[in-house]
Amino acid sequence: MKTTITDIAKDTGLSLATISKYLNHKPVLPENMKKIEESIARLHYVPNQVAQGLRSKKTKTIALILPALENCLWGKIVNPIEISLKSLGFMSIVCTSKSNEKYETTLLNFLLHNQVCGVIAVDHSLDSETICILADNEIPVVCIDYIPEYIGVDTVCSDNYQKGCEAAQSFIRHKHQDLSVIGGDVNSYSIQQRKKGFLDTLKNAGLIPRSEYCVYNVDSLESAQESLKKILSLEKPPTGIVFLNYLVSLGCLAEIVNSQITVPGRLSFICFDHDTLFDALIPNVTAIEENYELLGKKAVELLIMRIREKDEKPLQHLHVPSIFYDKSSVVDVIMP
Amino acid sequence: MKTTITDIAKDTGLSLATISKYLNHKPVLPENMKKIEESIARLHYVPNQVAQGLRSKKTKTIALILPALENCLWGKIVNPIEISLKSLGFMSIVCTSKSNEKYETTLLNFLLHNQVCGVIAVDHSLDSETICILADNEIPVVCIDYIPEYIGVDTVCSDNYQKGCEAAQSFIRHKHQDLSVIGGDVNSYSIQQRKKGFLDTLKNAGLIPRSEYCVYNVDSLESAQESLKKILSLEKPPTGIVFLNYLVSLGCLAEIVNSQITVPGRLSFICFDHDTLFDALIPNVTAIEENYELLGKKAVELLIMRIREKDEKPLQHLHVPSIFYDKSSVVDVIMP
DNA sequence: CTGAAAGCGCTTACAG
DNA sequence: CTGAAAGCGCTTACAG
Repeated sequence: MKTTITDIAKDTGLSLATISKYLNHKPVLPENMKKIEESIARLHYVPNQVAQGLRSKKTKTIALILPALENCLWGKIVNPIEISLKSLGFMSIVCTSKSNEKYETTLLNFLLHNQVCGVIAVDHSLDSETICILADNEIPVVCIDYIPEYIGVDTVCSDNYQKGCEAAQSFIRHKHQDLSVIGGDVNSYSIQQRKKGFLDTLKNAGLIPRSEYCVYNVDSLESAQESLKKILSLEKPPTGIVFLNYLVSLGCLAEIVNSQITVPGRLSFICFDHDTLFDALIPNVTAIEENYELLGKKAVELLIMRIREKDEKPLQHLHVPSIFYDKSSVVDVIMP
Repeated sequence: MKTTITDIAKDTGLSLATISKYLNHKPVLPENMKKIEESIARLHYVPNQVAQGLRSKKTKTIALILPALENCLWGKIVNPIEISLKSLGFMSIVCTSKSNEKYETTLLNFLLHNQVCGVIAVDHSLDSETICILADNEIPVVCIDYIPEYIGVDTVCSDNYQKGCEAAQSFIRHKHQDLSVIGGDVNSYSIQQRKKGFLDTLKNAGLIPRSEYCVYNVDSLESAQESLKKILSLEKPPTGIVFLNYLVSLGCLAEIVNSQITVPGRLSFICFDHDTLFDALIPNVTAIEENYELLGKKAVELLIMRIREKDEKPLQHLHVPSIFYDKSSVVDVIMP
């Protein structure tokens, strides 16, 4: 049989309440503390989190919700979040919300009912409606890299707008005038921001890209390749391209390698998101990578703060700088 | 306030026990059934799984353990498993075991204490010791694609040995004589089996590969590229290569594209594992892909069977055929 | 088939 | 600081 708090009470001669207090870091006489610790060690007692959860109506596990686990970069954020949570005595579980049809409802039911004391939702993984219901049930939610329509939650986002601007500036600095944009789902907040920063900056420099240079809602490697191929086969192709997200960056890098475009020279480009795979394909790609460690750490801090302090501290909307790897895939344009 | 079983009892005039019976699919008079259903719908009652778990000592959630979520292909198995479980009324959570140092202990404590009624462990995600402890606590475990030293668990594996043989046969059929193997961690059960099948078949054909053609324990894209480069720069390079796992396949494909080796002709190859990315890099790669749908489905069936029937049905060790995409990266060798 | 009562392992006021 | 008692929401024998 598993040892319970009752066993520890009997073993030490103390009451259940005292053991419980010890477990919850409330004041206990030093001598009793010692007794309890010895007993716990001897009997290998581990608190039953289910019972704790039932009674106290809160558990020590938080759910990390990702949209899906295939073809997405978000796996990279799991580890940093787990590490942060662990250091604070919390456990994490990973759930996916968008990989199955209608799964979000099942997920919601699971999240309610005290299975979980907080939620970190990444990149549109939860609808605004779901977040509302969680909030109504006093389960704090922190969103990473998106701002749900229901804005009553803390958020942590990368400085995507800013990095969009920097990408544009980089091209401008290298004298590019004909610039192109390829990106995924424009409903994605991060893609929106990157795009806006890029285009705003170009506009200010009087360099609005032609419409045939801009492709959005690219949702597969294959269509990324197609889009790039099409743009490069225009009569007057652009000299620089920004890829707004992971899947597009990857597909286009593959296309660049395949079509044996010599970089640098014929085409300059900047990738949003990054993976070791990029380096395997093309050395020294200029890329902008989100700071997963910091995103995760900040999200966890916010969440735990909400869980511990129920007081109404004003909502936080943090920005975390991404990392601009200014390598060598952007070079001076060769003037005709 | 959330509605509880007590609310339903009051609302219907029935006892707690009767409601509970209804919820657990035990016989209830049709008229009462109707009353209960109406009441549940009206009051939006959803059973509290924490309380159910505490009392019955079993929950309806199972844990899917992956070694990690970065640089691994196992994200692909999450979705099929979630779908299967959902159809049986179970919920799944994904946990990673190897991404953090010493995380496995924390994970074990979480899995015990009735948070979870069963575990699916993929590809060495749990040590034999951990599996033992779970078994001692009557939490059934099913392993996918590995056989732990503690063999008291059901397993579902791809037919890796068989596919290793088929890969070799494919080269032999195309008259290759100088064959090479590049693979990852040889402690991995699937890599071991693939390797063994491949080498056994070559041996039977009198085609034992030279030792300088065989590289194992390759653990990064970069070292995969290095290994391939080295092998191809030998005085007499092999005419065919098998890549034993995802990371190696990917790294080597990148290297092949980069070094502009013209396929087919100069080099034939077969990849174990597959991803749309492969096609983006090189069209029509001959690849062997595990059947994630079937692996997941079988694992879930076994697990639920163990959860429901406590009787000692003999241990099951199932094999699931992988899919051999016999495309065109293996061609007849050009005789000198 | 139904219901009253006990109990899962823990936490929480409430006295002392 | 400590302890007795009640209770979290549900399930489980046990009578009827």
